Amino acid sequence: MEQKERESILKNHRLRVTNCRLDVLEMFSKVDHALSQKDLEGSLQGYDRVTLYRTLQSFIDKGVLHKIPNESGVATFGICFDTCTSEDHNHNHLHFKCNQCGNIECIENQPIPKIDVPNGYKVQHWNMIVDGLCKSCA
Amino acid sequence: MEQKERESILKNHRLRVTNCRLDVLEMFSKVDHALSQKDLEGSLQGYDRVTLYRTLQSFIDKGVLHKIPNESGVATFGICFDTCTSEDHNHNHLHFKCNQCGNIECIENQPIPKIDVPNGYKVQHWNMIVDGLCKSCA
DNA sequence: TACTAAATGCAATACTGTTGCACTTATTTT
DNA sequence: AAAATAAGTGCAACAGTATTGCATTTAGTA
Repeated sequence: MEQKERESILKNHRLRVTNCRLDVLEMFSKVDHALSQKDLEGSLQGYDRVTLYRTLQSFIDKGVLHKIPNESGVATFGICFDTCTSEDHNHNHLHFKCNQCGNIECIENQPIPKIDVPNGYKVQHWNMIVDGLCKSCA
Repeated sequence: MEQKERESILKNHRLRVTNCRLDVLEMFSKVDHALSQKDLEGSLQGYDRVTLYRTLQSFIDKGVLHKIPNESGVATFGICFDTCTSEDHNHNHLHFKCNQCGNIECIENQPIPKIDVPNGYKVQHWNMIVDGLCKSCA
């Protein structure tokens, strides 16, 4: 991802262009899987952990990143679709966790699974968590 | 759920029958939705929080409860299917979170959704997180 | 009833997440 | 281009949840 592209992502989401935000965005685009704050602290030394924390918050608020539900208790983040804004997140997609390498990927452009819920329930959003072996590990 | 039934659940999962475990089991069977440790601490005064913590751990280990993936960072637990053991958890089911009352329910016996993953990926388990309005709130 | 392994309570610690405030920087306005 | 302003950053401190060690008590068993 080009510097220019990262800058316009920030601008499109009404976020000031700062080094920290650019670097965090770069990390996400480089690795193509979900990251925790700790992951970022490891790769992006030089930023205070509170700064990274608030950077992630602002990305969540403005629809640049989304939190991925998990059982571990530590927050993991993935890049949003282009369609996400602060008003309307569109996170109906599939999260794949590889049991070998541990990476979590957001998989887009798959057919939407049919959701069956009992009578009387109203579905607003859904999120599919799948685990198994990723392409590299299978 | 009868006392006898709770006792046999514990025995079937190779867990000693203790007051704390019986009471925790009772809580889960009464409320029919997911609970956090804090919920239990509120309703079951008299047990140390570490005891409740370890009770939940043992239930996870032996397949009585399962953790429900979420974005909040606090662990929430739901009762497992009868088929779960410490060797083989069978958690392929649907978790429904009501955006009104906040309750999380584990919904069983729904048709299995068709999972589409890109070529080369191997699915082992899946977990569906759906939010919206539950039957009571809709 | 006595024995043994497991469960419990208490104290202490680790870790993740969060807030306040002074200072710096990006953007806007003149 | 400089000044004004609103937002971002770093540091220190705090909050909440998760986790471990150890002495004591209790459940299951011989």
